Amino acid sequence: MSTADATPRAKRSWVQDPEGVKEDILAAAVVEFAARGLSGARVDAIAARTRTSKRMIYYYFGGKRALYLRALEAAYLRVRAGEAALDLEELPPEAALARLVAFTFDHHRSHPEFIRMVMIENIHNAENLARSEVIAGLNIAAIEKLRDICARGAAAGAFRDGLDPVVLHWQISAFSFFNMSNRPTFSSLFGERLFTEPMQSSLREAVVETILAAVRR
Amino acid sequence: MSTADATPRAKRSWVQDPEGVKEDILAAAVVEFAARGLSGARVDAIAARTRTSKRMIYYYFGGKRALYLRALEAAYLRVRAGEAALDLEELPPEAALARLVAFTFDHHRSHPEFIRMVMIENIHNAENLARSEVIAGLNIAAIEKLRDICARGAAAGAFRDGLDPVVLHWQISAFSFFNMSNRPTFSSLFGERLFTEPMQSSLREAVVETILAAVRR
Amino acid sequence: MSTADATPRAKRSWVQDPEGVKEDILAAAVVEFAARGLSGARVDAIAARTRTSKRMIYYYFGGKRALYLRALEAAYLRVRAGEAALDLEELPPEAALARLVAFTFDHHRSHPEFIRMVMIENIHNAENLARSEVIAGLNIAAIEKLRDICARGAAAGAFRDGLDPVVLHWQISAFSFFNMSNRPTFSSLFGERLFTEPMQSSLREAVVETILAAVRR
Amino acid sequence: MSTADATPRAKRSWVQDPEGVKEDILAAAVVEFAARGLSGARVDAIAARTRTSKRMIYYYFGGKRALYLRALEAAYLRVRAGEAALDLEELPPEAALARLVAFTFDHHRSHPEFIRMVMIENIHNAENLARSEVIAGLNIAAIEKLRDICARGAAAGAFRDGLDPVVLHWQISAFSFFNMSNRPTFSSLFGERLFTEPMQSSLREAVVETILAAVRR
DNA sequence: TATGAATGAGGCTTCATTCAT
DNA sequence: AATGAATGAAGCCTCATTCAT
Repeated sequence: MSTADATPRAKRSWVQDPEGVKEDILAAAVVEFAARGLSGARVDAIAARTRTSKRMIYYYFGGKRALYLRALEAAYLRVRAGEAALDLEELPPEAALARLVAFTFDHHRSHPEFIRMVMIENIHNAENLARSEVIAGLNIAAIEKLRDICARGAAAGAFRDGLDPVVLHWQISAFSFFNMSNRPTFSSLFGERLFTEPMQSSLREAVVETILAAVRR
Repeated sequence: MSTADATPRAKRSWVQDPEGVKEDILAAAVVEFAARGLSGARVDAIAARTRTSKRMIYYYFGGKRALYLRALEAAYLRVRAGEAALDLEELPPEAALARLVAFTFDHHRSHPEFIRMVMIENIHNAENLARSEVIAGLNIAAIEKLRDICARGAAAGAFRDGLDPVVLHWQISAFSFFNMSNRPTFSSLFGERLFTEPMQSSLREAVVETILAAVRR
Repeated sequence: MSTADATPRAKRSWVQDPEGVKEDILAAAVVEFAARGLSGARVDAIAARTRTSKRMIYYYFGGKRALYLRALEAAYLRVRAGEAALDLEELPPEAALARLVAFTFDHHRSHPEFIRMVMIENIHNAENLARSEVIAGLNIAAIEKLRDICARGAAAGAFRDGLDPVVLHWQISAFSFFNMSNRPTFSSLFGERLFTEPMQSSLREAVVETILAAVRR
Repeated sequence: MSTADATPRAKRSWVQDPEGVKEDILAAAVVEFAARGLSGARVDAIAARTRTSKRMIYYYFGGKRALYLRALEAAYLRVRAGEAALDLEELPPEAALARLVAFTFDHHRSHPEFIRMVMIENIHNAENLARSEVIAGLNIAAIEKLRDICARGAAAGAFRDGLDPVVLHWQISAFSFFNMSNRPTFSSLFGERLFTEPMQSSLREAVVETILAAVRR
């Protein structure tokens, strides 16, 4: 809440704060789009999650589609920002990779709305992602981090030579993403067991082990 | 064509073939739902892919939601039917597992509409899947197949004891599913390179190796 | 009214009469578009002039713009149909031309909604007219009629040689059209006098005389 | 530019010049209204053609409708001002009339936005024109000019007695106005031929001849 | 004198579904 | 078993205008 006004949701209580309004709308949009997809989301529903009116969505974002794109970007930005904090350069390569994998696994778990936005974008064949000028740059950093670890590992004789950081990223993502994206169908078919806390811990360990085994000489 | 009528696509040429009409609608529905999702799919668009009219969708299936459920079931049935042909019992456990993993990887690749239906169902939190009485049974067989391989492998001293076939299924699926489901965003961000034929072959080998490494004693 | 039903405007009283519904909508559309222009017309207002609902406009015509085009075509068709009845071939050329001019002047006067549709279309730079495949053919007949009169007049020695029927049409139309199209501003500036019945009669005579004077040898 | 500010188009470069702002808005309004009509014009579009903001339109003119009225007046004022320069008193009546007709024909051709404003006003039944206190006076002068020519012509025995200057104005206007107002539909139906430069010259001559023939004794 | 931010009302269109035979 | 016609509800978006400084 931007004010300590005694009357919550008071009309015009936060007027003249364009940035605040925009952020408010964007947050609501991420929630609604993540919950219902691009076609399933309702502009009215987004507005209802907002402290402003539907009209402002058009005023600031232009339309549903444009808002979706901004929401997608926001989801990516938020997630990649969280990844930046990892200090891996200090660690020896194997420990660095282990830490990165475990972190990625957990990071996906704690950002379900990002997972859902990516799922939705995949349903739409990444047409919107391709149109975004913001996102492209974000993902290069993720690969560079891996490339550095691989190089250090190879130099130290711990890792195989010629590892492809994109393949490695694909492998780590496959586990981490699938764990979240397919949980509904998986647990519907095979029970919730794999998604209890102990099993998730054990899965994370297994994933770390699997990835490490894949890079060792 | 379901009739031997001399005039192809003649109006009413296949009247009086209820099963044919239903199958025609179902096939169109799978295509449309897979392409656009549950909310994105249009009943009109499904009808347009059909040799009948929109009215028949309601006549035979009752409504959009019910049709979606039937389309989801159809997608599962078609895919699981393809899996049944695999004869793994004759092979030694390690070879059996290798073959199963490679097959699963390829099988996912050749059934993109199944992948998309599952993605869509996950977006909808598997609410429809849970409602289906048809699908549950199908997946137990998949697990049983793995359980048998694990048991034979453990008995032969090749595999570790206490392997969890559901975890194994989770791992195999993660690679095979993610490879298809996230291809649009992944290639939008990192290029199409991983999805060329040679790279896909090499990924499949890596996946087989990874899974085998994970089960070996 | 299409029925003698005791309850006028009864719901569904004329159901299952697609042609009737279409004509009803089209008639309402001509009235509304002629009254308010393309942007000024309201789909709701058209629907209100109808015995059906707004929804049917989209069912049968697709949208506002498409309906406008059909209304424009309808206006042209109705007017040109009225012109066809004139039998000019039997009359000597001068009398034929006199009759055609007088008729045209009056015909414009009795079809104000046609005048307004053409005015509106001119405001829109005839973009919709150009798109119509129906209208083009209608106007050739009007020119041919004039061409025949000119030829007969020239042969008889009554008219000048080399008269251009399109120019003649332009002159006749200028008077007849302007008389209707600019009546509001003209009478606002110079009074209603010219639009009283006697003055209109006298104007018509003057126009006939003017055109005849222009073609005489 | 209305200021000598060194930075052209600099923000706020002409602040404190209310008259300049108003003229800027008015010019933009004429363009937009002439192009799209009263309902079709967008206040936003007018603002976009302006060096100020939409807000100023309301600040200086009150609203869309009031601005339209001012734009209509501006169009009339500009056109009538151009006519005042004609010195006809020195010429003998026939030459004066010939010159007036030819000038009117050309004058209409060179003021398309005036033509369009009048067309639009006619679509709106001259409701706004009637409300204007500015325009009425302008047109009396036009009639007086004709009345003088008629009187001189009659006195000289060249023209018929009792000519009605309003009718004469109506005839001259019909040709000159129709030539511009209906060009889009006319050329869409009959080709652009009549609107080429040579044909327009020849039409102008024909119009002069026609009018002169109509007034001669 | 000037202005960026905000908005209620209403516009056009689409959707899944039912009616009536 | 089959179907053309019809529709209420709701969706997205645009418009001229006012607020608050």
